Amino acid sequence: MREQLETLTEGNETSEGSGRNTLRYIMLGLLWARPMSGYDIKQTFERAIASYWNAGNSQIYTTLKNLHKAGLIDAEIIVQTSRPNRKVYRLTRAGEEELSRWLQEDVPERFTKDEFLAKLFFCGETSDEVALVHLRSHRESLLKQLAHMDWARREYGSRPVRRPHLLEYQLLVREYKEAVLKAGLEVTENAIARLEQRLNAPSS
Amino acid sequence: MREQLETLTEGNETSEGSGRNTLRYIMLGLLWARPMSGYDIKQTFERAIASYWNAGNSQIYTTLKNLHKAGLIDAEIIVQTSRPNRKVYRLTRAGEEELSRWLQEDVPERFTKDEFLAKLFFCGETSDEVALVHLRSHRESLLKQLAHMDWARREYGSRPVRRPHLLEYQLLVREYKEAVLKAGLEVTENAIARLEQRLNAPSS
DNA sequence: GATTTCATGTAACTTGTTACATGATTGT
DNA sequence: ACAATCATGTAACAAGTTACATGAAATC
Repeated sequence: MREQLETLTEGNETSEGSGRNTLRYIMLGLLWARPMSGYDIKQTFERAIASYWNAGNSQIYTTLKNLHKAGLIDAEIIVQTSRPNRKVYRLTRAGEEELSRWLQEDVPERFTKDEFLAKLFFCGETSDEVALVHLRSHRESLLKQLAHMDWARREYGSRPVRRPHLLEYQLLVREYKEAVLKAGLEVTENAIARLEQRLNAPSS
Repeated sequence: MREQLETLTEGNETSEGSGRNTLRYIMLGLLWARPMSGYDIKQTFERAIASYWNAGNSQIYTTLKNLHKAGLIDAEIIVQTSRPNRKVYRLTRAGEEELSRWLQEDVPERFTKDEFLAKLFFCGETSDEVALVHLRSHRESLLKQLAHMDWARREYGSRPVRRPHLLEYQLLVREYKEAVLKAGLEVTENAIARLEQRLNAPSS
């Protein structure tokens, strides 16, 4: 049914096997904007991206090595005296092309995973009290995420930008995420209120 | 604050290493409600859970084997003549206890991953036209998910239920998911409108 | 004196995805 | 004839997580 084209003509330097490699492309996207070290990348994740994608240091550093091996980024060691040396990476021409290809590629419809909803789904199998605990701590989590977005906006959102066109879409993503968090918060708060009323009411 | 009871008396048959094992618990939760085969479980995912958690057949069948080996579920083969035989699993006492433990356990704050937002974030590095394509197909995807929820509600939402208490939380999860999808849809549609206007307008 | 920040990584493991494999029956 | 439904799996690989390791400088 499905022909085996991938084994034929391609020299496959990029080793595009299966898998989506989203992290690789995010990192290429970040390095396109400016050269960075693994440490810088991790920080950018925390500041701006963590709410819809994140990666640990280990993944970041191994991915940087892979990208380098694949010829998509160049490395340069910045010697520092009173700090550990930095390894700063920048996109190569091939890297730019890969990134541009990915940006134009369709996003497949993929499910998101949400452990909170998964657990809530089964809360009928335990008690309302347990459900209430989960809902309350989820509310705290949502509020914390919203506060973090506010903080990031104040701290990093309004300073002069190298590439103003980038900012527009970054703001859109923020707007999206914020709307989604607020919608979730509203449902959560309503559910908490209902449960509290039921648990406090002199039961029938 | 939180005592470390788990390290004391437990002989840890369940081999709780690292990892969250969310899929295992979801499957325990499903089997608590009624005995099911791997096939049934897959269908339940598609119908009711896929929008915030999903798993392929391969993962489902291997997880069933693991749960069985761990003594959390029992297996029974139902011989069928005009169909392949079914292997129906049901929770053991140990399985019920595991599930109950998980339900009471806190949900850690974990990031969600969203490839659409990740790509959108970098759309300033390509053209508005490309971004518009992504936004439009995301809109279609959201509408499809909302339509699927409607379909599931009509098809499976209103028939008599074995355990009515379960339903309440399942409806809450649905309400949550629906609110979140709608909030995303609104932002998406606004962004599409803005972009369309800009691209059609005789530029300044 | 303790903690945080800067800075880079390795090893071991778990989880998730894709592709492949099989095969009868029922509906269009 | 063709596709879909029922039904269960294996193998190979990619991606993600946790734990561990190091070590100087700055801040509290």
